[in-house]
Amino acid sequence: MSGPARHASTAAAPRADNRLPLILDAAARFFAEKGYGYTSMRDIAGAAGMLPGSLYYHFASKEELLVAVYAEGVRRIKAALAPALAPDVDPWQRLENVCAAHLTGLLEDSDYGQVVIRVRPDDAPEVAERLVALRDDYEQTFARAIQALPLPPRTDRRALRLMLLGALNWSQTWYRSGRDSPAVLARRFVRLLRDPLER
Amino acid sequence: MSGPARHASTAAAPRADNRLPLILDAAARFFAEKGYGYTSMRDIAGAAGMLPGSLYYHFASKEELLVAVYAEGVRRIKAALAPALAPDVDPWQRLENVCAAHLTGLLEDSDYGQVVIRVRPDDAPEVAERLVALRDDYEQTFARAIQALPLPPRTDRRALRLMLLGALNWSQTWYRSGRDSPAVLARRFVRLLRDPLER
DNA sequence: CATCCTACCAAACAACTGTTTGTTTTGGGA
DNA sequence: TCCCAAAACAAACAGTTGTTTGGTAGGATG
Repeated sequence: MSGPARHASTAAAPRADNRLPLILDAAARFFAEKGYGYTSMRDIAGAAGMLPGSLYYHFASKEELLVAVYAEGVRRIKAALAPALAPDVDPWQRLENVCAAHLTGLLEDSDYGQVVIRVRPDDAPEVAERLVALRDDYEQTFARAIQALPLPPRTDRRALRLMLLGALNWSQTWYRSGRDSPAVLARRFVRLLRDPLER
Repeated sequence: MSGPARHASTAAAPRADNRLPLILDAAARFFAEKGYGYTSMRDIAGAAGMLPGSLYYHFASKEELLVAVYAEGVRRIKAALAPALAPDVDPWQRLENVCAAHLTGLLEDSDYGQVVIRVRPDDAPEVAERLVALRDDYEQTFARAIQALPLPPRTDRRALRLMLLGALNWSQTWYRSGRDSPAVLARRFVRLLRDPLER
């Protein structure tokens, strides 16, 4: 899964000057900024300082490269979410932390997280199921975070999750760096849910 | 803006067997289902029963075709929103109506509305500003609908708009026809905002 | 009926796409 | 030092992309 694409059987040691991380970084940057379909293998290869054909030593196809970036993206957002899940003081503070962590990993931390949200699984039909699985994996983490919250008994937690995740993910559309920080936005959104709009 | 691409000066009458609406419908369908970049002019031409080159009699470029679909999409969602803005009984009912209308136009009514939400303006750099303008035009309609709501004095209406629009628009990702209707979803989301999560 | 212009067809263009194939360089273990 | 596999180069492949150009059927109009 993570080693060279073709020499899996011989189990040889990788070299130190391996440029694979460079490839992944470049791919993540382009996928996040231009989208999957609008990024060519030549774009990625050029940014990594190599020829387009050389990418195929590391990945069997463009779609496989996307899977690798996607997986790394999920790994990073999950990692960013972990500390927010620690048994905190206030459950509302915990929800706010979860949202803030999600937003940070989504908007500022790296390109990897943005890829997970921006790129649609259907864009790579051959590996779509794997991408969906990766995304679900993360969303279940998010779901458990909400499940653990002590909310009023009649609360529709599924609707809450969909609403919150939607509002957060859509922020990728209008968010501009330098203005309100992810933490501020998270607090603002949670406040809207917490404080009743009806008196 | 809406007539033939090249013969704008001569101002001639269009013919009855004009297949332009067929083109627009086909383009809207493909743009909504596959996305802008993943749709080829051949796809659209084929679905409209004509050759790819023939599209260029009606539109100067693929991007101009997108603008036309986009504009029609905005027109339709705005039209769907209009009745919901009428001075209704309850302001909360009005907000719910607005959300339901938005969701309906977005998820079920037609492909045109989906294009406005799905296709990113950056995907067509040459006409990106015009697309943004069209989208803003609609979102201001939505904003005014929220502005008119009698809410508690300290309510952050901007955050409310961003949160609600985000949650609604993101539903395009997880919505499956035949399950909960747009109206039900709208009610559920508005309830979450209306009823306090904290007792 | 003759004409004109709308609305299309037919065929090609250059540029770009993901990918393959054969060859070469080069670092690390023996 | 030798040597092999890792990792890259160099160059092409077939297919697709948006678009252009020249020609033409056929409704509408006088």
